[in-house]
Amino acid sequence: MTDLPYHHGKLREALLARATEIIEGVGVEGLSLRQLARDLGVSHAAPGKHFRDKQALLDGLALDGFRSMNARITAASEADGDHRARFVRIAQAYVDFAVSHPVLLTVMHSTKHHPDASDELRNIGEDGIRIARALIAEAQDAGELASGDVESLALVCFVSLHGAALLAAGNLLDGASVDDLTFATTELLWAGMVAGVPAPAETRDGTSGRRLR
Amino acid sequence: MTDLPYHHGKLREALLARATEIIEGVGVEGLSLRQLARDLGVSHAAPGKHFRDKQALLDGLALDGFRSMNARITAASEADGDHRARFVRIAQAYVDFAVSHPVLLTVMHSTKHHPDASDELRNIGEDGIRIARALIAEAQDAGELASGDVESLALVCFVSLHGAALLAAGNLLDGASVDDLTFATTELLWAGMVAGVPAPAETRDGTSGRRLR
DNA sequence: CTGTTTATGTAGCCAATGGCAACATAGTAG
DNA sequence: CTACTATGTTGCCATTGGCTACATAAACAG
Repeated sequence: MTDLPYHHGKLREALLARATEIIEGVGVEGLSLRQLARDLGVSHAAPGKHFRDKQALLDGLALDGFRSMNARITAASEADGDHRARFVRIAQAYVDFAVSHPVLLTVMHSTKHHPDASDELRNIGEDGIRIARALIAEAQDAGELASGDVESLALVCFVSLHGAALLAAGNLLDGASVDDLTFATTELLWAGMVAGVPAPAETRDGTSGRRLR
Repeated sequence: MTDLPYHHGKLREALLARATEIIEGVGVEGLSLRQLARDLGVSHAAPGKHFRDKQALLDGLALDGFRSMNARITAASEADGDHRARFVRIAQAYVDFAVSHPVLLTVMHSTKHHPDASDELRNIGEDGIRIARALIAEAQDAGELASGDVESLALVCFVSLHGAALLAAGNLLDGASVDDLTFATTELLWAGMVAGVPAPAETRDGTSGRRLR
């Protein structure tokens, strides 16, 4: 029985690590600061020294989550292959992350826009779309994709894959395999970008025919 | 001061109504059964007679939410116009609902797959995709869309719009207008379906080139 | 109408939680 | 050595969800 030192030393990291385990196991609502403290053999108020309140802890988790996710996506975007292959790989990286850390993902997104989130937290979610934007612009320049509003296309791709990731993470695709869905989604998006969207004048959708931006 | 009757009479509905207000105001975590009871001038244990626990109340909210959302989507799918116009309108109906009831939407989806949700709750989320499936099949038969796996295409469309709806609901589209995003998404998806996806043999994505189903 | 059963609401209790303040200990800098 | 600060502890509090026992009303059976 080596008696524990008065100071834990790495409480902050330990809290984040243990909290990550817990939320993936029992969900955010099952996360208790006091239980967390007990798990780490520390007094119930100790977490308060590192995270002012529960939300601050969740913010910390979200930040770590974004860092880790962005690293994976960036790595995927830098692999070799043609534009389309990289597009698919980026999508897979995103969806894989979502499936591996479903609860974390919801924490990340529910946290990102609450009033007093840190600047870093508010900006770090944009990496994914930046990467998509760059890739699409490149592919357009290479003549592989029809020309079109890069900003809008990147946003649409991001949003679509986000949906796939969330549904996959939430286990809402009863039969379908996640990989198949991811692939089908990239396939359809890419096909749309290859074909290009109809010129604004031709759109006849019953609405005002407005364009993005 | 008419003194209140011992029996509220419509407590269940009142609880759901008030709970809906509350979650949209302060989020799910700000929802307290006891506060709810106080708001309705009823004892703290009264809600327990209608909802065995908090989760049951959330399930109730989710069910109502799906009913209301499906009604809107169905109405949109039955409006007149060509296939494409109806596709856009369905998407708009979904996204509009999401933006109007952002928190409810998360409750709906986080609730849908927990172990002991009712059968009705587990199935009611599928209406959207059923409608998409029907519309796409129709448009394919009419020769408006290239042929392709309806099941897969419908799922991809559903998933993409779900992503748009969630990001819109979460207020994560910093600059972009929700309507513009919705329209751009339907535009790109439709363009992809008009063009059709490449035949399986041609796919060269660096992965195994598998198909859905 | 009367007595019984069932639905609905109340009151009191409990353990657990998040948060706060007062205190203790240990590194660190002067 | 002495302050100072960071980190951890203890004790306290109001609030919460949930449970049980009880009260009242409504529905129903004879």
